Amino acid sequence: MTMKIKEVADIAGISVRTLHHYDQIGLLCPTSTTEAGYRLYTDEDLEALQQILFFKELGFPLKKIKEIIESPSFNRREALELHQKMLLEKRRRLDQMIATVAKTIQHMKGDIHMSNKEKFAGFDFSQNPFEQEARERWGNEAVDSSNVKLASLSKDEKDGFAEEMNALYARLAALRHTSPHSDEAQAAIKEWYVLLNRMGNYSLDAFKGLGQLYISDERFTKNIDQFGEGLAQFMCEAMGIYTNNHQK
Amino acid sequence: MTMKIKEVADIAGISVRTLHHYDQIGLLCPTSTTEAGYRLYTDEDLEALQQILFFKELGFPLKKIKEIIESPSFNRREALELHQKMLLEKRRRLDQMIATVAKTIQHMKGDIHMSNKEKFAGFDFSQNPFEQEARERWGNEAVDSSNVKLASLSKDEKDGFAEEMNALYARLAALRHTSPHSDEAQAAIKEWYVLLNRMGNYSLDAFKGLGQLYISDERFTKNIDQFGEGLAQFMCEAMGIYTNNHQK
DNA sequence: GTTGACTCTGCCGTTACGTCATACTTTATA
DNA sequence: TATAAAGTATGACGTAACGGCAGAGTCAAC
Repeated sequence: MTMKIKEVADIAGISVRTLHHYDQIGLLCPTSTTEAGYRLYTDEDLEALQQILFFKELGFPLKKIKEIIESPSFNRREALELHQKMLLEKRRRLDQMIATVAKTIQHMKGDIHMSNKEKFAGFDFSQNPFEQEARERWGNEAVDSSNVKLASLSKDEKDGFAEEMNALYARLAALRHTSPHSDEAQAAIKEWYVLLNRMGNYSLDAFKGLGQLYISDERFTKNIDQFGEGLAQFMCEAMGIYTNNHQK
Repeated sequence: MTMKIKEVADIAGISVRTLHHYDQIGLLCPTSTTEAGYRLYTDEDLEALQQILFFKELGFPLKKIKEIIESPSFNRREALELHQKMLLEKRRRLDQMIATVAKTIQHMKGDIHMSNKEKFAGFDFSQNPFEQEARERWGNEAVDSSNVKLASLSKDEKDGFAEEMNALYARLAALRHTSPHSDEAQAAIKEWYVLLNRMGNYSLDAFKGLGQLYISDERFTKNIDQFGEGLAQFMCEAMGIYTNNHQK
């Protein structure tokens, strides 16, 4: 019926110290104690704890949680709405930071290690601010092996690839006002996939993700659209279609 | 040439106390002091302060800033990249909170909880009355491949998407009284487009059409407006604007 | 010489616990 | 049953980045 502190802590996945703390600030005081002073928690206490942990997960400070728990008349909805506003504001600031950091990194990276042709082709993940995301989504190995393979190429080889890519860009650009579903478009995009896989390791998912980078990272967009406005968008769609058709 | 503390504080837009603190922890010690012990800052000190404030804006802790400032050999880029990773992780957690808060608010409002089925209704064409229309407008392949992709998602994956969608809904809801043309709104709607494209594949036309569904099919409207009245309308507009801006 | 603005050095408070340190109680083992 | 091991209690310090206050000294102007 009653549980000792460690038992509760283990069930809730928190530390004993945390329960001590909650007792100390009066947030969750155990219903009873033994003569020796051991805290004894009931099932009700456990329920209250769940409530507390729920609000904690939402990022509420313990003081507010105490208010909410203690007075049932407290307007919870209003509190939640206010809280949400704060969270959104926080996110905005975070976004700002992330953008600035990305810009700074980009600035520091500069144009050091890529030739113009390579940059133009725009496939080196180490050059783009979404590298982290790419790594998270598709795994480090895929990204690394792509970059590694790239680094091991001779300059001539690199330029050769860049040329092939540019040619393919031009062909795709010519199709960009037609349907990305068409056999012709899909054939061209297949060549694109094959070409990329001669340089790195692209799973179908990674391929599709790369396509989305073409529209979500404006540097890609800008580079690609030099071959024709809307090409990035078109390629993204075609790559998505290709992936869906071949996956399964 | 040299400035007293308040002068510096006013220029930098920080408090005197903060400068005291920076001196205390050795982050920014003024070059000289008067006999009476007054701190005297030089222009160089001011420059250093700018650096400090820059990194502070990025969310770096003062300790790290001290390391970075003190040792010029310190690998700043690595530090920035690591920092960015942390920020991204932080943002993910924040998004989770936002999504959960939004869900809780809806729950308290007494709104019927949107089931996963409903959430994905707009993306699963076989579930909605516009499938026929969708097929005509965007072709069989698009509709089929989208449906297949959706069906192949595991429950966890669906839940993951649902969370992301909730957070994004909440963010968009916060903007719904501003202009759908704004950079922020368009950035958010772009995220919406990218998110949708991770689930299925949407041409820009399909995206725009989906937006119109949000207001023409009241089931969508009702569901979406749970995040805030007028959200469906706002999203529809923003999606239309996005499409027009990117099509060409 | 006095007033007011400015500056100095502490020191306490903030958040949500983590991490000892020391001492006591209960449980398990030999 | 004696003892070791595990669990528990209280108390206190540390954390990050200052805000705010107190008491005291300094500087410039009127």
